[in-house]
Amino acid sequence: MTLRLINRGFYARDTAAVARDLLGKRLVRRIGGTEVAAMITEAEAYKHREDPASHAHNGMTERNRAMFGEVGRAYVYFTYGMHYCVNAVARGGRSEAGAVLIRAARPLSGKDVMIKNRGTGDAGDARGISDGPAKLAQAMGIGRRQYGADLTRRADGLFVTEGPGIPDAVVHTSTRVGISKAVGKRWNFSIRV
DNA sequence: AATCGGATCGTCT
DNA sequence: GACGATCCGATTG
Repeated sequence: MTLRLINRGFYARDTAAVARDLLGKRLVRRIGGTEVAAMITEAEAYKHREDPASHAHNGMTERNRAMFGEVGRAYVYFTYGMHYCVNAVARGGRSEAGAVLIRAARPLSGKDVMIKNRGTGDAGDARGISDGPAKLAQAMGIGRRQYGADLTRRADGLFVTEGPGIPDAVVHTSTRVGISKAVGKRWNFSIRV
């Protein structure tokens, strides 16, 4: 079964809506011959001026410029001196910047590669290898070189494909994780795996 | 089970 | 010069 790529129009909508709809989709990473895939289970939205918690809140800088660029591309950032995290650039209406942080995903294929990429001794539990934004990025071999990767094409080795539809009844809406500003906005979406 | 501190450095003030 | 859109191992209860 060939899984269709998600087209760019999908990302040209309200960032929170995109975060919600990214649940169930497949994040795929092709490294050489092997393909690593995981189903997105948690994602959260970050917007622009109206969102003090967003990297884009204070305007465009060298780091966050992807958030202002073409939707459907990857915004990868480095933080805490040791971690990378992946976002899908998304915004709708007249918004100038926005991205969806992919916080967790359920491993589907290439689990052995993911475990190897992680390096830590969590070989036993297939779930724990990608249940956090930095763990996911590390497991899927995502770093600086994926900054700006086009998620709507296979060419850059990092893309998003169709997945099972997730009914509203199963989606849990919550507050965002790890932030200290705009704490009240409920832009975190997840499904229990 | 819950909490705490250390790791570690790019980015912005 | 301070502080993270985090993770992990150790410690405590």
